[in-house]
Amino acid sequence: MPELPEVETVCTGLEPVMKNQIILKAEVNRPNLRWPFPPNMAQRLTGTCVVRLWRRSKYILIDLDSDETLIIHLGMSGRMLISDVRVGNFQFGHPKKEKHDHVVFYMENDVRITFNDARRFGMMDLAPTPRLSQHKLLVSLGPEPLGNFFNETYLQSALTGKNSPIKQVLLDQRVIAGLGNIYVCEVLHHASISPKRRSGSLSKKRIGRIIPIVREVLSKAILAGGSSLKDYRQADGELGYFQHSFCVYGRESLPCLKDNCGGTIRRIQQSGRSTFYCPTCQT
DNA sequence: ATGGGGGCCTGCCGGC
DNA sequence: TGCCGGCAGGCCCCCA
Repeated sequence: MPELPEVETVCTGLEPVMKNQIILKAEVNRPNLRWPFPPNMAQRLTGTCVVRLWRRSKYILIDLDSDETLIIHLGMSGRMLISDVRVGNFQFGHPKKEKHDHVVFYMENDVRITFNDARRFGMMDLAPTPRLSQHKLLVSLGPEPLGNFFNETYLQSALTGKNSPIKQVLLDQRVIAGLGNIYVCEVLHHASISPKRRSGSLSKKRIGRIIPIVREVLSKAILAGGSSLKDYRQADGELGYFQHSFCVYGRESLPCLKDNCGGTIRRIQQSGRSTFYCPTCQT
């Protein structure tokens, strides 16, 4: 499910209930997700205090006062569910143990955070905070699309000489960290660039146009997530997914929404994944 | 070095 | 109603 905006929304939702709180207990209900959990994960988490909660690419990062950072990836189906004993709102959030509740954090403030992941493509690991950027999963990540290193100069050099379709390059986490299948489709549609277009064949001008579009598409999605979040007690306690409307993604055979285009959205396969685009206005 | 394809899992949906 | 194939928002790994 989650791409960068969803992960950002999850972090925003978790921060007020986890930050500066001690993890009284970590319940680990199975030995692994996609990979084995780190050795003694439950013990290493228990009794630590959450110092900072942040995001890099699609990874949720939870810095602990033990100088370790808990790295969480939601994979395709991972969700964070919040329930609050103080309000007795187990009727919201996560009333009782459900299928695929793999890890549960019992916080000092009586809030309970449950990591639920049906497909188990998610992952969790612990790494020493000072060496976090050297972690295997983080070390090769490209720049954050909302950060300053993602600029025209950078993208031009990243695309130059590449023969692969632009869709694949934008999905490559070493080039940009955090874009997934949905938002790449959306970005290319806004930029009127065909997903099949060879990266190296794009003009400087068109490459330059991609930068603000990436920022805009992601920021808008984050805003939508943030506003759907509000107070977790009002919501259903579920973090990691929110309803969002898309211009091309999932709109096969429907009319293109661009003014005066009149085209029809098509679905094709690229490297085994669905691409949605408008053959009329994306060239 | 790079690109393509397989694989990891479960759930859901549409068609028969 | 029930079964089956196809599909899913990610990412690593192996192979050519």
